[in-house]
Formats: sequence, structure tokens, C-alpha cells
Amino acid sequence: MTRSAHPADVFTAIAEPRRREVIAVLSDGRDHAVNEIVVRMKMAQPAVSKHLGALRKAGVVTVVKRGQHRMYRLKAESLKPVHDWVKFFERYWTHQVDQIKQRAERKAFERITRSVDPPNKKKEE
Amino acid sequence: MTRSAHPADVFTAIAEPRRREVIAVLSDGRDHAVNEIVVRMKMAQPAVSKHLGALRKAGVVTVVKRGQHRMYRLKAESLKPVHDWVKFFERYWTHQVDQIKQRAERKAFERITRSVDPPNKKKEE
DNA sequence: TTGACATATTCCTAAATAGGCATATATTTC
DNA sequence: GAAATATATGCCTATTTAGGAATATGTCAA
Repeated sequence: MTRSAHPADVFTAIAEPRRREVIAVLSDGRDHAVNEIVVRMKMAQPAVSKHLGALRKAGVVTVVKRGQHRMYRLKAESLKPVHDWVKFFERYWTHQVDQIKQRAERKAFERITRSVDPPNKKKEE
Repeated sequence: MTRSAHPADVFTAIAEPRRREVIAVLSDGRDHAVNEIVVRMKMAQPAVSKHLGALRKAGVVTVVKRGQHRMYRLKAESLKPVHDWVKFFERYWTHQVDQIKQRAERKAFERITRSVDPPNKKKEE
């Protein structure tokens, strides 16, 4: 098995660097035709179309037909889950870092010395 | 080709749901033995070890030998690039959304009508 | 209709990879 | 040393997937 994520998972969608490039192009919040993205990214058109397809499946972009073009637009709210997820860890690189680390180390040490090493258990928790 | 990202890319590392579970277990900032993660995640030990290996390569966790255990710890700063990347889009789901959207739409419309296409359309989605 | 242009889709291949299973490699305890 | 425990690694398979090339589809213009 490979990636067991839902194929349309946002985390998976943004894992691709090229896809983040596409998002960067769309990050002005405006509509963009495929061809424009192709030119800006210096990438083959089918490849771009495929990435856009993946992003669309993940709900990261939306499409609208306009004449013979298809206008893609970033749906930024779709990135909110990522933001929420990573925001939790924000505090670890802010000023409280030292406090947190020290407390963690102390607790971890206690845990280890008191419960893990004694050779009388198999599986617990 | 598959994922063209550096294998140790943080975005790729966190794309795996199971890996985010591992991170969740480590999210208290303390040391955790592999076996503990195995038990908590109800996952086979080799699988867990592999995920930990991937996370380590991506710099998301660190290891320390302690007796016959290997204690893994989250290196939260490694997630900062993700935070920084997604933070840019934060403003799109905050109160200014309407402003931004409206301006974007207006500009896009101008762009289209002046350079790409006469303003007639067939199908929209 | 014909042709030009924009985009998507299909087929292909090479690479990545999650997880199962078996096994190797410590490390501790007896 | 031997057994038990903790962890990593190797092999295997099924699945995913990025991108190339060719082609299909759709739309507009003359």
C-alpha cells in the first residue's frame, strides 16, 4: 500500500512541491487560466492540468468555464485544517519553549525510571 | 516519477495520516519509547518504527538511546515551515475575506474582458 | 467546414511507499 | 552464555503517482 490517506486529503494535496507552486500562482485569490499557470510554472500543460485536477479533488481550488478557458481559483478556506493542525505546535517555538522543554524532560525521566524498565511486564497501557 | 519532493520534506512527512497520529502521541513534548507508541496506536511495531524513521529523516523527531529503549521526541520547530506557509492564507478566512474576494473578482473580470475573451459563457460549475 | 487554440484524458513507465512478515541487532537480566 | 525484551531492517507485494507523449474534447474564428 501506498499513501493510505483519502486521495482528496488536503495534507496530501499540498505535499507536492509543484502543487504548492500552483497554489502560489493562485495565491492572489484571482481567477487564472490553465495556460497562464503553464507559462508561469514552465511546466507541460498536461502536468499542470493534472495537478489542478488533484487540487480540485482535494477542494483546494475551484473551476469555472469562461469561454474556451477554465478559470481556476484558490479556495483558501480548504487550507484551514492544515492551519489548525499546525497551529497547535506554534507555542513550541515561541518564548515558552524552555519552560515546556524542561518540564517535559523532568516528567519523561520520572516516567522512565519508575515504570518502563523493570522487567516484569509485557504490554501495558 | 512519484513524489518529486525531497524524501525528507516536512510537508511529505506530515501528509501521512498515521504519521500525524505519531506526532499526536508525541505532541506533549515528552520522550516516548517506541513500544508505547505501538500500544497507543494499535499498530505493528515495524510499521511504527518505519514511520518514526521517516519522521526522523524529515527532522520532525529526534531519538535518544536510553537503556534498551529508544526515546523519540517531537521537534516541533521542524513544523514551522508548514506553519509559515499556511499562515499566509490565514487572512482569507478571516473577516477581510469579502473585501479581498470582491477586489479579486473585479480585477479578474477586467483581465478577462480586456484580453482573453468576449464576455459570453456557456456552462459554469 | 476548417483550422486554431485551450484544456483534459488516456496510456505508459519509473519511482515511491505503507504495511505484512521474518529476521537481525542491540540490551538487559538470569 | 542463554533467554527475554526493544527496536530496526530487509524482503515482498499492492498501490499510488508524477510526468511524458499522444490524443481526445471543446470552443472560437474565418
